Amino acid sequence: MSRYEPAQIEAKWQKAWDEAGVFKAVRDPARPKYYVLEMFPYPSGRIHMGHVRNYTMGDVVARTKKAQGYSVLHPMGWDAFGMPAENAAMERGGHPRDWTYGNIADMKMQMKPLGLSIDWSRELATCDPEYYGQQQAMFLDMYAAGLVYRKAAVVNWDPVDMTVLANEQVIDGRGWRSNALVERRELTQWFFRISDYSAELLAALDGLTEWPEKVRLMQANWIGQSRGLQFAFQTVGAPAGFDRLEVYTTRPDTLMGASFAAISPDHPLAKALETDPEVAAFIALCRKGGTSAEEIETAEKIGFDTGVRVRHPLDPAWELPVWIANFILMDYGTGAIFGCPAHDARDFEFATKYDLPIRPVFVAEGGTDAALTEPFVPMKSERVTYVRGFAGATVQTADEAIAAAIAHAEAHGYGRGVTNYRLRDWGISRQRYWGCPIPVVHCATCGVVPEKKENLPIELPYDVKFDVPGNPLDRHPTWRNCTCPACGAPARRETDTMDTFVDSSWYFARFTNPRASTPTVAEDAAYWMNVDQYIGGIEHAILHLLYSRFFARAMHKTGHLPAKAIEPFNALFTQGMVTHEIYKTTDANGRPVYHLPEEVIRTEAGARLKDGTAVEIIPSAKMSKSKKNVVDPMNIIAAFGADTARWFVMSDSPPERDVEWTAAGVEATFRHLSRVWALSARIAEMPRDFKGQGDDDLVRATHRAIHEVTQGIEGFAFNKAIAKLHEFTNTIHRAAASTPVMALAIRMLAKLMSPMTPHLAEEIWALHGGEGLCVNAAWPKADPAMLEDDSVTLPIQINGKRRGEITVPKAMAAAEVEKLALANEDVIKFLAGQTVRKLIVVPGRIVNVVV
RNA sequence: GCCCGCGUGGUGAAAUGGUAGACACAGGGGACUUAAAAUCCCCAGGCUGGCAACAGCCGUGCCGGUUCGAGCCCGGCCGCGGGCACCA
Repeated sequence: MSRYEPAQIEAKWQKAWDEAGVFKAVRDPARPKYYVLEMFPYPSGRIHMGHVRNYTMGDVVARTKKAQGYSVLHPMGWDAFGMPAENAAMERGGHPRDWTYGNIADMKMQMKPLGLSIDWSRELATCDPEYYGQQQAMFLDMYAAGLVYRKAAVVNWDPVDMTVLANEQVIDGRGWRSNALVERRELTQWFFRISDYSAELLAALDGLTEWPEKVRLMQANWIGQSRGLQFAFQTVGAPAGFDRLEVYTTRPDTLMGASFAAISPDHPLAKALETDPEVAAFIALCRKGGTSAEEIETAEKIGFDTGVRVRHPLDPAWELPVWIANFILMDYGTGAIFGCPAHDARDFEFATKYDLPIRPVFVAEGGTDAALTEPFVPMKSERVTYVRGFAGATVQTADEAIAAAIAHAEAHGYGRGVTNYRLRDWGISRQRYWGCPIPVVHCATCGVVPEKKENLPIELPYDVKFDVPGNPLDRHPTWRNCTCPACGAPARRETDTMDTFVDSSWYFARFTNPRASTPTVAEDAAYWMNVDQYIGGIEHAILHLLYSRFFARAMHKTGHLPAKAIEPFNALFTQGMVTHEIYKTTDANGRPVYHLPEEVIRTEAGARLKDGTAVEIIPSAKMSKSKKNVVDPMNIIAAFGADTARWFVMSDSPPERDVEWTAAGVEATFRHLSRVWALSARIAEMPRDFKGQGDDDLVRATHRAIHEVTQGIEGFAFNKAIAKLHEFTNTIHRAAASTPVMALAIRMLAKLMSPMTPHLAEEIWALHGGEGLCVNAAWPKADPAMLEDDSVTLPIQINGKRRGEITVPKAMAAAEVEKLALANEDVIKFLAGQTVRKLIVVPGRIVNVVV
């Protein structure tokens, strides 16, 4: 008997699939289509176990759907723009384009041996001018449709390198290279009007029934719809033009507990007061640090009393101070609030720090109006007693009180109910080279002018250098020079490039016809859209998936997608991450340095580098390029074959959960596949006319396996499908049935395994006389009659504890079951004569005796 | 700080509110072998008692609740992870 040698059989069958063109996606109106897509990778140059897990999941779905008769689209591409290419150019020299395309070639070479059922003829990279030129065309259409505009927005500014930093490049408030303290600085930037779609993007979440509930919840919270009151304070002592201060509050019921008003450092009133050097100094202090919400919200809360006062809307004699506070965001509401310290943790902290009054508005139902030592913030659905209410009942919930307060304000004309959203417009400007150029020009006479479509693509120049920080497009000697599309005068090209999230917001649509000379082609988009199953990491739950939902709407509005595709992903599955230890040392300046697993030598005493340096181990963290805790699957494929790697990543852990990569178990997978191989060979050698025993049992087991494995795959429970395949393998192994029954069982085992281990499946399929290629064979259907058992074993509980069991015909009436249960020896023993108070019989499930 | 998850044997895990630990890994015992590897067979949550078959009790991060019955539902904690708009 020959050995299981994956290196031979895998290459053989991959060639056979290629020659038969089995994975080519064909628009076939006669068949239902199925579009399965995994989130495309960033071309880092090396695939890791996370990729293998992600693509194998998609491949299992694609191969199963193909066998079930669908016309399948399963493409692959590269999310190829982004910072790492520029960083590589800065660190090692070379060019981002060469680095990126080199990485793509390397990664493709590593992916091919996995035997994925991908239509490689549709491959694309977002850095191909063929791709980003179409993206520029859509930008122009969106500009014409009023979905694009410019405004000032803050960026992280490194004052030493004189460059904009990504949040990732700001470490503890300092630039990662210069170590300079980062500041927030305003620049004019390009934006997409995603906030116009806030209400629609929120409402449409309800229709995404095949998305994980947690993702829908995260998106809903991100969009952040709130109902509140907007009103204006009359100001006292404010500069000219600021006699009113508009504020927005979600808690108008706490108006009588107001003790101050606060404005953002970016508020127009704050800017107007900046003539005062003290105010200017305070605002400068607020601008220190990065732009990330995490940094802003965890920063110490500081404030400055402007001296301006406002009149309380319900009592003009009551004046409140106006403070500038660093935690008020200009982007949300009106950039101004009133603070009610008694019922808000942040306001409480602020009031305590600056000695502002803290007056309760409501107390616990039946409680007393006493001084607070901590903020009182019950659920809004809880009934409380309003001691300083002004609208609605004395005892009511906050929800009721808020509605009453809005009604009161509208009736008395001092404010109005407003629905607000937290979602901000999407800033797409990046002051970087390696991205899609924004196709507009700046003309001295015409201003900002969109490029003409016939001039697209606006290609990135190749002759750039990364020897100094900043955007090479900005200092390129000639690239910026162009003529104004409107007046023909000399003009300047926009040097900002697009956020890479734009690239990934429509690649799924481009895959429906990746070579077209328009962004999409109507017939292809109509046939292939939507993506039936999208698979990717939970880390994309908010930004990528929300931007894509917006972009699909924008594409529909500009005529690039049909109406049915405005929600582009019918079903979403978020796989868990592959985690791994991180290996860290520290450089001479005390900065962390990370090391690849293969650079680290692990012993029982600890971990060291080859030169003996001790390595700190940080357990179980997300695999990331920057932390270098990635595992190279190529070694596993070389040693054990792709089928082993594929089977291993699908077994054991449920696909939605994180899995900690460990080398242990891969060998066990290989041994299991070898056993299947040997079992297949043994059956092939059985005499054709061998009459065995238990034919009927094995046939039934085969049908049960078909049923259970299919359920496992269709329910995204690949680990359970594999457990059932283990059981079925053991059953065949132990069986001594007649040759044709054994051969059928092993052939069905091969077909059921084929989504996970397609090469081994082909080999077994061919050996046992399967017709054609296994990959083209129809998915088997279980005969329901073969799945029925005529008897069932019921556990008997006494007071919820299992005390015995009975086996009864499946259809037995509950009354009969009761009698049998009470006559059971164990039951009689445990009851010991006690009276039965209640008897619960759940047919086919359980009997519970209550005494 | 805010939003969202997750937590079950030595390990990965399974379990429409109904027999907790299927299926595997690591481990132990045995067969085969001069020996080892490979292969095959068997055992296996913890504690207590028993030579044993077995019996009893405990057990799903912690505390409380709902229920005839809770790993699963509800409330409150603890720990770990993801996201927080310029990482992709």
